[in-house]
This record gives sequence, structure tokens and C-alpha cells, in this order.
Amino acid sequence: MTQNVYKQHDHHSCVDEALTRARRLCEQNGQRLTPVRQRVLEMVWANHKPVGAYDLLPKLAEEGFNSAPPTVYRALDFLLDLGLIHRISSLNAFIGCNHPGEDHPSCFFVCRECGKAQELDASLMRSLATKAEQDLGLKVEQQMTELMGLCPACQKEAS
Amino acid sequence: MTQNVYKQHDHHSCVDEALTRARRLCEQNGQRLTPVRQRVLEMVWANHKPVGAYDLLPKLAEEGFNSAPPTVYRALDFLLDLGLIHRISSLNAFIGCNHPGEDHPSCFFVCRECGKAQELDASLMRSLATKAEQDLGLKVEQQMTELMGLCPACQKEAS
DNA sequence: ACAATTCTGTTATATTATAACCTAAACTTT
DNA sequence: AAAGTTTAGGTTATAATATAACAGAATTGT
Ligand SMILES: [Zn+2]
Ligand SMILES: [Zn+2]
Ligand SMILES: [Zn+2]
Ligand SMILES: [Zn+2]
Repeated sequence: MTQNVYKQHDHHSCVDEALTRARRLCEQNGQRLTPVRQRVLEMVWANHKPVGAYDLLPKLAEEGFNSAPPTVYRALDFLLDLGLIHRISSLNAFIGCNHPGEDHPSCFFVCRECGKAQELDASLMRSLATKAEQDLGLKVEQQMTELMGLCPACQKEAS
Repeated sequence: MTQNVYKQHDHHSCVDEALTRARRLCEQNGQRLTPVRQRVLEMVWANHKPVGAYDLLPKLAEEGFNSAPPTVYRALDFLLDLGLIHRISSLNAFIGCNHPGEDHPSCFFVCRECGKAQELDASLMRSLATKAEQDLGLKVEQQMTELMGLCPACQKEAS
């Protein structure tokens, strides 16, 4: 389920499952997965690498969609609101969520060499938030964590 | 030492201590805390609110410094490299570090109402990194966490 | 069919960040 | 001190990311 993107895997089923979850989530929330939204989601899921908004524009253009920034930002905002994707702030980029529907912090490792991003278990993040709330009286509403470094394959290549 | 920015405190000494630490750190590293760098650091420390690069430009101009983006970005990059400030990616903004010199992840809570940011203890972040390294074979080189919500004072005002 | 809502098209612009090249200042070596 | 080397700052232009505003089309509910 929580798979390792740095290992070989049946990526076709990654995308399939992401789409299935997306359709279900839209249905549950009375939202519409319109063509441009679905296509953007598929593009985000292309290869486990966070993708920038402006990378998507020409791809959408190729397929005959309107190609102006608002189009892609609207689709991305829609997917973000529904929790289908996360935003990697340090890269100004977007990546598919592994378990949409379950409310959770954004928590990713990104390999600086190959660019692939792995969503991590967020339970320690929750502990951090709880601790901050208890120690300092804060009310935490959102949180995100981004780790950077080398994935196993890129460590080997570096040596 | 690790103080609470949401409580009343002698902020003048916050700034003083930040400058003292900065001078010492520069000395240790053979770097120069030039006028523009020092002034940018002071401005970042003005009020515990993350500040954008373009907020600094007019302030520098007022004081007769050159006022073009590269000037402020160079100063910010210098301060980042030396660990004197952190970058809050989700805000495209910069904030003073509470314990420069000690290598540590960037870990902040930001109040969405008053805008003040509190640096948090990063030990749980380190645990998260260690766990990712053990479980997935990753090599973590950098990490950052950003929490958003309401500080104690802004919670009261909301009710 | 009608009204209300949601989604998309389009143009323009705002915001954030960097490239490139040149000059000035500060340290190094002689 | 003079010359060479490195580091920092000035300047102009432009790249990259994101949003505002408004009009028109499609969808939904009645
Ligand atoms: Zn996959
Ligand atoms: Zn997720
Ligand atoms: Zn203070
Ligand atoms: Zn710090």
C-alpha cells in the first residue's frame, strides 16, 4: 500500500489506483473530475517526480486543452483542496498523494539527484504538532515536512 | 534561551543577541558582516514575522542602500548559508534563526493571524529523518517543517 | 425552459528570483 | 607600497511562479 517509489514497481497500477481513488473522492464530495482536472492529475502522477505548474502548460496545450496559467492553477487548486495532491513548497511543485481522503500532513522525501519523491509516514509529524500544542498552547491547523537527500540508487551512483 | 515569541519579552535583547551571534559566527568562518548584510539581518529580526525579500527592498532604499533584487537576495543567501536565518518556503519569506551555528533542520510554527513565527525544537524531525534512513535506505541531507495555525493570543481573539 | 451555480477562456499583471556583466573594495603576496 | 587575487556590490534585464478580473459556456436543479 504505502509503496516505495525508489523500487521497481508496476507504475501503471500506481496511476490507475490514483485515478480510482480520485473518482471515488470526487463522488463522495459532490465534485466533478472534469477532463482537464483528470488530465492534470494523471500528469502529476506520471513518474513520482514533483511537477511544476508551468511544466504542465505545454503538455496540456499539446492535447488541445486551453493553455494559460489559470487553467493549470485552477486544476491544481482543485486537486489540492480535495487532498489528491500535495504541494512541495521548496520546489514550487506538486506531487500525487498516496492516501487521499485521510486527512494528514504533507510529508515527503525528495531525492536531489533523480528528483523522485516518496511520501512518508506522518505520525512523527503529528507528535511534533501535539507537542507544540501542549508546550506552547498553539493550535496547529496545517503542517508540512520536506526532506531532501539521496535515494538508495543515487547513493550507489555517487560512490 | 529558546524563548516564546508569543509572550511578552525584551525584544531589544532578541535583536542584540542575534547580532552578537552573527558577528561571532562570521568571525569563526572568516566571513564579513558587511553593512547591507547586517542591516538585512536586523530587518529580518524586526518583529518575529517572516519577511519577504521584496519587503526589504524599500527599507534598504530608505537608508540609502542600493535597492535592486540582487542586493537583497545576495544578503539573504549569505545569511542562509551561514545559518543565521531560515527560509519559510510556504511563505516565500525569511526569519531569524534562534541558534545559529548548531546545525539543525528548519522547524517553525507560523500563526496565520498575527504572522509571528516560533522556531520549534527539531528533535522529532531528526527522528523522522533517522527513521526514513533506516526504513527506506535514504540519505537525508536537509529538512524543513512548517506548521500553521493560531498562536495562543489569536485563539482568544477568535472566540 | 429557466435560474443558479460551477467551470473554463482570455487578457493582463503581480510576485518572487536569477543571469550576466561590470565596478569597487578588501585581503594576499611580493 | 604595488600588483595580483578574491570577494562584494551596482546595474540592467529577464526568468519563473502565481493571481486578478471579467466574460462566456457548460452543468445542475427546479
Ligand atoms: Zn509508481
Ligand atoms: Zn498524502
Ligand atoms: Zn523578540
Ligand atoms: Zn534555527
